Amino acid sequence: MSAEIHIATGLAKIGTYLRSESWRQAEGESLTPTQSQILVHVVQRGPARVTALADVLGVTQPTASDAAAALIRKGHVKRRPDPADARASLLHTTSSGRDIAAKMAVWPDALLAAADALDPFERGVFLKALTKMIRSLQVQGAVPVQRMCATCAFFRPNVHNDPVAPHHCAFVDAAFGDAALRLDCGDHETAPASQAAAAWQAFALAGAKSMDAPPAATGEAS
Amino acid sequence: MSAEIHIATGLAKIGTYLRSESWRQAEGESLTPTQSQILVHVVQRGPARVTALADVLGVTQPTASDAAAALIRKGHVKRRPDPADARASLLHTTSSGRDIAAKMAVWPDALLAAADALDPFERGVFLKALTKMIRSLQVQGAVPVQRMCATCAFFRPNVHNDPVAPHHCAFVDAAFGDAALRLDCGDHETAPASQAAAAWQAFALAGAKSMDAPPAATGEAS
DNA sequence: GACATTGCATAGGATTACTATGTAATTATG
DNA sequence: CATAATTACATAGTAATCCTATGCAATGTC
Repeated sequence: MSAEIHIATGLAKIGTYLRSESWRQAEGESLTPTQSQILVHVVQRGPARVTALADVLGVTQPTASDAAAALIRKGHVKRRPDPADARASLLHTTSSGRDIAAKMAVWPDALLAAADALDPFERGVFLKALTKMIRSLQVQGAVPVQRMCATCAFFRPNVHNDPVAPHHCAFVDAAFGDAALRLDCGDHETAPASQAAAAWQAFALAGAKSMDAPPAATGEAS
Repeated sequence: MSAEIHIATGLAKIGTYLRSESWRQAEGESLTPTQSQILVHVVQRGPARVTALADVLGVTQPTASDAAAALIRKGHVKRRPDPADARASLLHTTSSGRDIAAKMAVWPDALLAAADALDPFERGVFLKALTKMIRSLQVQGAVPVQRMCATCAFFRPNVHNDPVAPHHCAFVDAAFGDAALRLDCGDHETAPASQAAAAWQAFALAGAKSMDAPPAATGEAS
């Protein structure tokens, strides 16, 4: 079936848009996309190693090293030795870095407006589908571990009977639904493999059934 | 509500993956991502102008010009004058270009596998949601016109009672469902603005209702 | 203690990407 | 119809991206 190909096409188009938009946005601060991504990551998540940043950005270590050097030169981050390992260093924010990151750490309005064009039901399904796809990429080793519900020790999928909020987060101790699934949660704690696998079963396989959805609409035109 | 932000986060993560993957794939043919995108476009859609390619790729015209020059140097495309405009030139494929493009024009297996991890119902909703989002980006002027059902003169949304295949394509004269929506169709013909607007109403607003879907699941954890 | 591994920087090279500008051809305007 | 504005494209110049390859120092392993 060709739906997978069209999904890939659509995701690539949005990816193209995000990349070109990141150049436009970064230029205002005389940063580049890679630099601004590193800066925002360090500001939002605290001191980080160069190699860890390279993994997150999906670039090689020398590329991240270059970008980090540029940020240091511009005074937006500082390098300090890592007390846990004398070979490593940690990138820390500076005040100017925090100022700039506050302006960069937002998504383009056009993309948020596009997501807002979905109705609430679609948003929930879309977010759940994104979760499944990213989890799949992660299992395949194509992307690094993500701080998402699917791998979180606090995630309790499908434990409530309420179809609007079937899941539970043991960290904030609250029920929530698909539309509130996190793909990058600050409180994430990686679950042991066995727990993650069990949670994934409960989450993914319940899928359409728990939502009382109609049979699949897979009619093909050609 | 924060679902839009999480959707943007997830799309950006997949975009990051696609970009890093495009570097890995292109290196085998000693091409770069921009070059391979241009090559594939020219092979799949015929001779093209540099400026048109720049629009599609979301880069500036000089960037596309550089990449085109590299492809010409490598012998994968040829430049010929455009008979319709003596200022312009068209990039044409060569035999070596077609050989290489055949290998490049596929999506990474990991991404197709990720899309395959969705159940058929989710795929349909996901593809429809992608269509809505890309259409929204297009209306906002953030991306160029896409060869998608939403803007096609042959698209007849929601004209059949069959919930599996409610839409109709007047080009192939066949019914189809959300899972077969095109985001980059070779037979696309841009509809007049008024027709496109009417079709869009029929397509987007029918949404969840026509699918007999449950009320929105928007429970929030925080 | 020898050896492999890890974290990171640097070197070297091709490409990407930008802005700014120039040239030539087309289109618009008076 | 001649002048002006626009369009298509290339080039120059600069900075960053991104790669592989390599070197160095610290860490872990046996």
